[in-house]
Amino acid sequence: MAQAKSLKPRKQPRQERSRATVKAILEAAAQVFCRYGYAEGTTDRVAERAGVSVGSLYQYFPNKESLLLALANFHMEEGFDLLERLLCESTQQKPPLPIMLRRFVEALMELHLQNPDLHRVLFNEAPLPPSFSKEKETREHELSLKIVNLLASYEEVQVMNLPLASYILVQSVEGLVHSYIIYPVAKIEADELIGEVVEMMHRYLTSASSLQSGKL
Amino acid sequence: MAQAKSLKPRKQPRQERSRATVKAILEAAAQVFCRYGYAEGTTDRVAERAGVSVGSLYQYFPNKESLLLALANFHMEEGFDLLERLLCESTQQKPPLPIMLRRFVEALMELHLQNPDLHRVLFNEAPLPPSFSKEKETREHELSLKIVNLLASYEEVQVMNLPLASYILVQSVEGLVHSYIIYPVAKIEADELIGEVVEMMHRYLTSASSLQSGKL
DNA sequence: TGCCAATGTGAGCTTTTCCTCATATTATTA
DNA sequence: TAATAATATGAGGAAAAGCTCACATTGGCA
Repeated sequence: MAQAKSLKPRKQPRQERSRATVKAILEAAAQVFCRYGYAEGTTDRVAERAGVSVGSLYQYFPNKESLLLALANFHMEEGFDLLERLLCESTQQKPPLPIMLRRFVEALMELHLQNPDLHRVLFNEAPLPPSFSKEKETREHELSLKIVNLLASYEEVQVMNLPLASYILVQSVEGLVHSYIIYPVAKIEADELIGEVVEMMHRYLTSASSLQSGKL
Repeated sequence: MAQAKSLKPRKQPRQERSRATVKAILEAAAQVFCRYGYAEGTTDRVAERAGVSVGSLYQYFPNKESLLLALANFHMEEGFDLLERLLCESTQQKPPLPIMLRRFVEALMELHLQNPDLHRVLFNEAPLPPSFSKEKETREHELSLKIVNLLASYEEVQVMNLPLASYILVQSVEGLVHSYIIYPVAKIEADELIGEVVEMMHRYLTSASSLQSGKL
């Protein structure tokens, strides 16, 4: 059974030179993992691509897994930051609901589109450690609270259980975009998809209950 | 760069004995991949768990990847079969739309629930070859056609672009269920989630357009 | 300038994994 | 029952990947 080896960066770069090294290593790792996949993306290759020696790599990352984790964390942060920023803007500006929804869906789409291969490798192929999931979970929870507040500020939003609605919104759009990017469907245009997803979200949020309430 | 090695089963088992061996190997592989992950799930361990020698394993699977592919194909088929069956039933019985939707969501949930770890390993961690994606794509396309027909038979369904709606339905429910199973959210009950997803689908399908048509 | 800490190097050790093959056992057929 | 095909075995070869460490270089500072 794999025992828990340290995943934290081994030492912090203190000089400018080493900060550049770390940056180069992370960028190289992204490229190498994309090109070869995680398993075949060897640390030797990463070091070579970064133009440094393997030894340097292991000065800052105690093992290959920690390199993966650093990359995954970085890209997760990027995603959450984007959403938080949009959320902030929307809370202040209060654009009409459909506009607001569209912005979120578009943002998520662009996020995935800017490096589909990397997203696939990181989140669909590489074995991320549990610590990553924990972190993701808490970040998602924070985000959810803010989304609930935002939704609550729209009078036309009719759904009862806002936390649940927020979860469904985020996860279904995320899942949809994710699979669309990974396995693009020739017959469906991105714009077309975005428009329709926004429709769905809007109808869901604003319709009066179309079934016999919640029960059965 | 990894060159394309054969992924097809090496030879077909002809006697009862060898059919049992192959079955044992596949079952063992599922267990071992679950417990250790794909990378650490070595072929030696699979053979040991199956109670056969590595040599026997390599009689039927030319390499580790082909074992993964066989497993993934098996479980993909299982999923598609379930949906096709449901689709067939629904086409004949024509249950009310909400009932029909609920059955699908529940079925998908149960499917993921019956072995969450294996699903995660196969579809979120292991590096599946392109041939798998191709197969999945065509199966999904076939399924989509049937869903379109089924949806078209409900008068209350208002959406214009049925193929698009069918894609959105399948992918968003799949994504939602998938992430719910992999990272369960303590505060959300499965039943609660199912009910709400059905709501969303139903509202999406039956509402008149709530935005300014499709444009912008 | 000289000293020490920070940083960088890369040959090669260690470990592991996939997979083969010569051999043995079991089933089938004549 | 003898002969042949199918199946099973598992020690060990080959290849590769992760990672170390003794040594070299660079930068900051007294």
